[in-house]
Amino acid sequence: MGINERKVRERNEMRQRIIQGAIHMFMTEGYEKTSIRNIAEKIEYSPATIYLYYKDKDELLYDVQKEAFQGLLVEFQARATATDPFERLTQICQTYVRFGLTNQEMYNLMFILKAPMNVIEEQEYWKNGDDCFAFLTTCIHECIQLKQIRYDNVMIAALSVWSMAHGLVSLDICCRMKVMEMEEEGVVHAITASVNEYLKLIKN
Amino acid sequence: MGINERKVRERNEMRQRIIQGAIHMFMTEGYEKTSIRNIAEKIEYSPATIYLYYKDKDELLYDVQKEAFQGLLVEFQARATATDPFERLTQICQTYVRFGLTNQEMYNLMFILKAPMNVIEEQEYWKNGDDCFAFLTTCIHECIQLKQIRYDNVMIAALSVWSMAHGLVSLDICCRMKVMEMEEEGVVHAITASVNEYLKLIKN
DNA sequence: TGGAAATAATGAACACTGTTCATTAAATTT
DNA sequence: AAATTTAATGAACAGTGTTCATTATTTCCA
Repeated sequence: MGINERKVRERNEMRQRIIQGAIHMFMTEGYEKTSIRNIAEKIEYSPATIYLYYKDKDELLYDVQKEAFQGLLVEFQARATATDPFERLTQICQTYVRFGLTNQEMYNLMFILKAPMNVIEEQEYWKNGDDCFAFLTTCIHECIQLKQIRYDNVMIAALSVWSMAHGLVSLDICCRMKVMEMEEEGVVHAITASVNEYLKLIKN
Repeated sequence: MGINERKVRERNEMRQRIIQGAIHMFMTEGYEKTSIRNIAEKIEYSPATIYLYYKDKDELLYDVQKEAFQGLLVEFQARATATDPFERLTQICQTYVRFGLTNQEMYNLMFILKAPMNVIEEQEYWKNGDDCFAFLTTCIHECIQLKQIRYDNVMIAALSVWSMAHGLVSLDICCRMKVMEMEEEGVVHAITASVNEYLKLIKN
C-alpha cells in the first residue's frame, strides 16, 4: 500500500512549497508585506488552499520559524567548532550576531515577532529554539566545569550570554540604536565591540 | 488675538485625547487589537477625524511612544536617586527591568515594535528615547570617571548595559524564554539574577 | 446682525487583510 | 464505468488603514 506513503509525501512537499514561498516573500518584500494571498500567488495556488495545510497564519509562521532555526543550527555546527569551550562560546556569539545582522527578517521571526509563538500552549515549551539553545547550554556547561567563565549556574549564564547577544542584535534590527549618533558602520562596530567586551568580562 | 492660541490649545487637547484613547486600548485590549476605529470609538469620534490630527497610524504611535518614554523618565528620576554613580546604575537597571515587566505593552511600543520608528527619516536620530538614554549615559560617564566599572568607553558601556537589560526583558515579553523549562516565577527570578550578576561582573 | 469664507467632522468608499464555506475538479475505490 | 472520497477554488465576511466628497460648525467681515 505505497499510496498512503505517497499521500503523506505529497502533503509534506506541499507544506514545504508553502514554507519556501513564505520565506521568499520575507526575503524580498519583508515580513510586513507578506500576506497569505501573496504567498499563495507566489506558489501559484489559491489562498484557500493554504488553509488545507495550515490551520492559520500563525501555524505557518511557526513552521517557517522552525526552518529558520535549522539554518542557525547549521551555522553553529559549521562555525563553532573549537574544542576549547570558551573559544567555542566566542564562536557561538559571533555566529549568532552575524546571523542576526545578515538575516534580519528571519531573526525577527525567530526571536522578536509574537505571531509564531501563539501556537504554543500555555505552560508548554518551545520546541523550535530547542536545539540551538542546547548547543549554547552544553558549551556553557563545559566552560563552567573547566572554570573558564565567572558563572556557576548554567541557566543564568546561558540566559545572560543569550540576552546580551540578542539585546544588541534586536536593538539594531528594531532601529532603536538611532538614539546614538552613529553611522551604520559605527553601529556594527559597536555591537561587535560590546560582545567582545562582554566575553572578556566573563572570562576567568 | 487669543483666538489662535485657543486653536492651538484645542488641537493639542484633541491630540492628547487621541493618545490617551490609544493608551487605554493598549492597556485593556493589547497592541494587536488596537485599531484606528477602536481608538476613535473609545474617544467618541469618527475614524476619519483622527487623520485630521495625525498623518497616519505610525505618527500616532510615535506620539504614544513619546508619552511612554516620559513615564519611564519619571520612574528613573524617582527611583535612581543614589549619589554614588554605581549604586545609581544599579537602580537604573532595576527600574528598567521592573518597568518593562510591569508595562509590557508600552515596552513593546517603546523598544520592539517597528511601526513608530517609520516616522524617523533615514540617518535622522530618535528623539523619543533621548532623555532616558542620556540619563543612562551620564550615570555611566560618572562611573567611568570614578573607575567604578570595567569599561573605558561610555558608548560601549551604555550600549552593553542597555542591551543586557533589554535582552532579558524582550526575550521574556516575546515569549522566547519558553525554551527554558521554568515556571513564570522562575523566569522573573532568573532575569533579576542575570542583571545582578552582570552588575557584579562590570564592577571594579 | 446676517451672509460669506474658512475650518472641523463625518459617512461612505477603496484596497487590502485573515479566514470560511459551498461548489467544482480530480483522484481513488468499488 | 459509477460512486465515493479527497483536493482545490471562487466568492464572500468581517476586519484593517486610509482618502475624499459632503455636511456641520465656527470665524470673519460688510
